[in-house]
Amino acid sequence: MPELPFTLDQLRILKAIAAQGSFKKAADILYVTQPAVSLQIQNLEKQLEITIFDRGGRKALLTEAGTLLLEYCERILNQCDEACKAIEDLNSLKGGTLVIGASQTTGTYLMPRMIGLFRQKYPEVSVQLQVHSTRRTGWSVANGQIDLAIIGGQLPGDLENLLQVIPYATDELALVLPAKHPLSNKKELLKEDLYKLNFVTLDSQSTTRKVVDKLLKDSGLDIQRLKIEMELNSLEAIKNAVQSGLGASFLPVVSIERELDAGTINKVSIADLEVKRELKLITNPSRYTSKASEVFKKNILPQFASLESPLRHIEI
Amino acid sequence: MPELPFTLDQLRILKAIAAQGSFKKAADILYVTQPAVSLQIQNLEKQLEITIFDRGGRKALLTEAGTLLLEYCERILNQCDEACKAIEDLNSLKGGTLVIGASQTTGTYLMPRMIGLFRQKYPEVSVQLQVHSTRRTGWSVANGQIDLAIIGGQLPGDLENLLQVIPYATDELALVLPAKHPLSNKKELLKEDLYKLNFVTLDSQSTTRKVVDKLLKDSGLDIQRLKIEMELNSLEAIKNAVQSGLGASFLPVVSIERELDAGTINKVSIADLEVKRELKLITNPSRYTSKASEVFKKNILPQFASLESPLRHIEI
DNA sequence: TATTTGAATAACTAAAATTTATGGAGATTC
DNA sequence: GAATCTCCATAAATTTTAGTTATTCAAATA
Repeated sequence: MPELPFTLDQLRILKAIAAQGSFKKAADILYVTQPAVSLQIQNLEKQLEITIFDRGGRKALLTEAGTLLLEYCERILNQCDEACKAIEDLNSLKGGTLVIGASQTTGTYLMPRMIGLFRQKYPEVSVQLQVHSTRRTGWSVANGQIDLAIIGGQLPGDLENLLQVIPYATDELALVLPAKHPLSNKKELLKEDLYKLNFVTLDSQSTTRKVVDKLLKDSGLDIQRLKIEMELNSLEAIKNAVQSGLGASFLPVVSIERELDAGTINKVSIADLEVKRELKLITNPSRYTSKASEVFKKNILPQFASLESPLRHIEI
Repeated sequence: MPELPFTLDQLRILKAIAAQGSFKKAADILYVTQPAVSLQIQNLEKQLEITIFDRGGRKALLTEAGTLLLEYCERILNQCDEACKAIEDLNSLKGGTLVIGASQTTGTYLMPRMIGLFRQKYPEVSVQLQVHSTRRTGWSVANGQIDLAIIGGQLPGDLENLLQVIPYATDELALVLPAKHPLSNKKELLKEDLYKLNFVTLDSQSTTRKVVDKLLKDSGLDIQRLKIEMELNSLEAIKNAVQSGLGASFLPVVSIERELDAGTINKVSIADLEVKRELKLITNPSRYTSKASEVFKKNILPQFASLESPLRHIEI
């Protein structure tokens, strides 16, 4: 090893002697014996080819070279202390960045609340939320750009194996109708009733739309026969459209809590049909997990998870 | 020992890995084996309770904590390098201060030339010249305020034992007369001729004056009978007085070289009387000797020493 | 002069880093 | 897609380094 001419311990000893004015006192405050101190200083002097202390008199006095070295010594040790503090802060979540990925729905309605809770507990950790498609989010988690993400759609097969996918919550996609719609006060609709409705939907590329289409098809409905009034690319826009009486839609319940409370939208169930999807937590097990990420997973997510979620019971 | 959470070697390894992107390459550069690098990083990670490198992919990538640590790491190592350079400079006489003591005469006529030569060789060492009485110079050497000094007088007894005193050169105190003085073209004066002269002398406290008085008295002269025209406290003033024809004086030859060449002053020898004193080099053997001081003693002083000086022959 | 105090030294012990040798996991090559 | 290559981790043994106890030495104090 192409050696450095000194060690941090030697610098610490140097500093202590300079402060105490004595090898013995320095040894005492460093909790070592006096010879240990003597030897280390001798090594230091040998390696730097200088004399550091004048051991003549009552006190150990710094020579010119010693004074020079002490200046650097103090700077170096201060930097070390700072480094330690910074690392401690990072460990105790007083710093760092947590990057969270989410799809449109969770990113808009779920994440803000979660992140709010997290930031309340750990205000010094900055959190970044990236809302992307399921596919892109998956890739970002895979290559470490995102620490953890919640997705509602299906991952491409290769990613599915690479990443850790944990069922997190069930998101109901409820059929919602304008408050004044003739069918909106019925207790339960029949599947066939859907053909009578005009739909306002997300555009056909969106994950949520795909999920809904698939579920309806799987339940035996002919989705070609469903009348689509218009396709919009924003849940908020759809909500407004529904509230304005333009049509019906399948929307995540998390996105319409306020409207249901206000009664401006009605949610109607359908016989023999549950439009639900699994929200899944994805992480990259082969990558470094930051403390912030761990804490978010362990402490924040479970509070918002549905009862069946493994996160409720399992230590992750 | 209340330990530091890392060593400089660990930081060096961290830096190398970050630069090379690989444990193995870092090991090669540092001339150690790969396991040594791995283990040190593992220790570092354990002690700081962080993960520093992401060993997943092709390259070893820094984690967030690793990036943070690296910043401090570079700063710390830079400071270390600087410290080394500063010490090297000091060792190779590219810095530091040399404090030289001298009495009036040597300080005025000898030292400037010596220091000039020294500064020519080692321009980065700053030199400080302190002109004081022999006694005060002795004390300053004793307590380390002066690295080395040349004195012409006698040290107090206690200091004489404490310090190292090396005969350095012989300083002739020549009798000088105004160029136009009636006796000035005589080859040699008799002691009795001195009673006919008017003297311009240094004040009676000065070392040189004391030395001259003692030597004259020792040679059998009655110094009370010598006529003293005036006492001045500066050799230059005396020289001017002599040149102006105000009287004679005993002056160190080193101080009148130019005037002798110019013929404005005549130097006259006296039968059976040599007014000479030993110039002595004094140092403090129980104190740290700076490189600059060593070099001055070994390389500069001998060039100005008289032939009999031990400095010519003896390794100090 | 005797005593005390602080630092140096020596011999021994404990701890730490380094090496050699080996195993495993992910890329690379044919 | 099996074989190979690279790179990192691990284990055991070795060397190096740091630390301790016991003692000596020198200077300062009383």
